[in-house]
Amino acid sequence: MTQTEKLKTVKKDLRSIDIEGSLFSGQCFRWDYLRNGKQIYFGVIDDNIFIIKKAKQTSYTITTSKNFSHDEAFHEFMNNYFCLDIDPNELFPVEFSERYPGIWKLIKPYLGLKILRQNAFETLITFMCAQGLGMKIIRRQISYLAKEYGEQYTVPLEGKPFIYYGFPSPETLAGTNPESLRLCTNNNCIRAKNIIDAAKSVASGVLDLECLKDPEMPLETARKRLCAHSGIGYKIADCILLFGLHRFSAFPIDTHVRQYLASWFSVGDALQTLTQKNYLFLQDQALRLLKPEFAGFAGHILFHSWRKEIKHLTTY
DNA sequence: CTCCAGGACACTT
DNA sequence: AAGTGTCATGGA
Repeated sequence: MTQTEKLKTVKKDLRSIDIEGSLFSGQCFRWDYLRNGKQIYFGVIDDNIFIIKKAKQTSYTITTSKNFSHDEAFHEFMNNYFCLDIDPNELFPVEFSERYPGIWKLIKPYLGLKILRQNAFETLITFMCAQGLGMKIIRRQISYLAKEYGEQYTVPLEGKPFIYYGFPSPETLAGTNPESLRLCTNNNCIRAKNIIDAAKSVASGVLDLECLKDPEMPLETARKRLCAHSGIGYKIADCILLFGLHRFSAFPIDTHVRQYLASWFSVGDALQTLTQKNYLFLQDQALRLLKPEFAGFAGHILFHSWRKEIKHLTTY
C-alpha cells in the first residue's frame, strides 16, 4: 500500500540534544540520514515520518507526515521522545567528575546524548536481532524486516519522492514463518523462529509490554518476564528495558561495557568470560559507580564515548 | 583461514 | 547453582 501524505514543518530548538549521537549510538537502528553531507536525518516513529533538518547552529526544522493537533502537542511529543524531562546534569553522581576527572573530560561532550523513548515492540524485535552481531548487520536486518513486512509510505524529501517503511506489527510478524523471515534475520532460522514466537506472545497478550513499563513493577520482575522468551537473555532483556520500556536503571553489559568497566573503573576482568554470575556482579558494581536510577542512561553515554573516543568506531 | 560482532542455551560438574 | 562448550552467520 502506498500513500502520499502532506508534510508539516515545525521549528524546534534542540540545542541541548546531541541528535546524531542519540540517533546513531546503537540504541535504535531505524533512523537514517542523507549521504550528501547535509545534516538531514529521517526516521519513523509510530508510523509517523520525521525529517530532522539542521537549520542553524541550534535550531532544527522538523517535518512530519502526520499532523499534530497543534504545535504544543508536537513539542510535547518531541520532548517525550528525546527525553528532555531528564536533566543531563542529574545523570551522574555529583562526586563522579572529581573521582574520575580524566573520564569526565572524555564523556562531557556526550552529555547531550539522549535515551530515546522508543516503541516497545520495535525495540523488542530489534534487540532480538542484535544477538552476537555487529551493528551494521543489525541495522540491515531491521531494514529488511521493515521493507518486507512493514507498511510502505512515500513522502517528498528534498523535492524527490522518498520511500519509507513502517515497522511491522506484532500480528504481521506473528503470522509469518521462519523460512520466510530468515531472509531478514541474517539467514538465522532459530532467530527467525524466536522472533515469531515473541511476536505471537505480544499479539496474543501473553507478553504485555505496556505493563513492563510500570515503575511499580520491580526491574527484576520485568527482566524475568522478558527472559522467559527464547532468544532473550539478560543482556538483550536489559537493552529492551532501557531503550524500549523507559527503564533508565537497566544496565546492559556487552563486550564494550565490559571493556570500559575494566579499563576506566578497574571493575572485573576483561578476559573473564561473561557468565550470568559475572554479569550480575558487573552490574552491581556499575550501580555503585553510577546513580542506580539512571545507571543505564549514564551507561549508554559511557558506552558511546568508549566506542567513539577510545575504539574510534565509525560504524553504527 | 581466523577472528570478531552490543549472546543465548544446553550440557556437565 | 556455577562453569564450559556449542551454536549460528556474514564480514573484515
